Amino acid sequence: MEFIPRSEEEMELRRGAWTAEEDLVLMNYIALHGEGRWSSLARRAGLRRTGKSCRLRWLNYLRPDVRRGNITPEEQLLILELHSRWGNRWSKIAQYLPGRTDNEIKNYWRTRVQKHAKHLHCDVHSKQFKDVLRHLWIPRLVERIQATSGDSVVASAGAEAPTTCDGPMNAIPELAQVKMSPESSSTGGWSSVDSLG
DNA sequence: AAACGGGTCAACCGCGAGTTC
DNA sequence: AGAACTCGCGGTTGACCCGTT
Repeated sequence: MEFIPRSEEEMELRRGAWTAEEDLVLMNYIALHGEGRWSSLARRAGLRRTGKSCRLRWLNYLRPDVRRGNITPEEQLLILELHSRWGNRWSKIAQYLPGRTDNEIKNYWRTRVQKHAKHLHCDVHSKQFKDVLRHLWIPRLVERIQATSGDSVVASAGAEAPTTCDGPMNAIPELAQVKMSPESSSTGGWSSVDSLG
């Protein structure tokens, strides 16, 4: 079932929010032909969208394994740790959070983390803010994780490859050091940290 | 009930890297 | 070799939602 655009109108590209019908067309096409080669996929599927738009819609929304909303404390901890290591390498960070997209992680960082940096009147890249993360935010997250799952988190400090689905904390062996460092006991004083979840 | 403001998130844009011809 | 095309990434925007006044 191939769609060859004939008129100017048919070739005009759509933009903005995707409709349920468009989603269905894209999902059906990918189910039959697989993903990739997005520009020709868009044409052949009969979608008046750019290949870019189709790729984004599939990766961030329609993919069967995509998870949205409710970023867990474990995932937050992992994001903070990985971001401190790699900076704004969202797609790389996303590789360690199965089902999460780079877009969602980026949004989380901008709406939650940057917001708190702003409230503290410092830059997210400043030493001051990094200290706050290490000494306040991360210990709070660790406490929350331990409170909800006993000590299993700390005990899980084994090495696992990225994309493991047993929980994101398994992905980075060194994370155990962050979680278990003596200095990580809470010093309190930054009450807004509690609202980050 | 309406207006307003802030937060969230889906989607677009620009650019650089990689690939194909 | 290099032009044209495609893909993927990170930054940004804008629409929508929800709480507050």
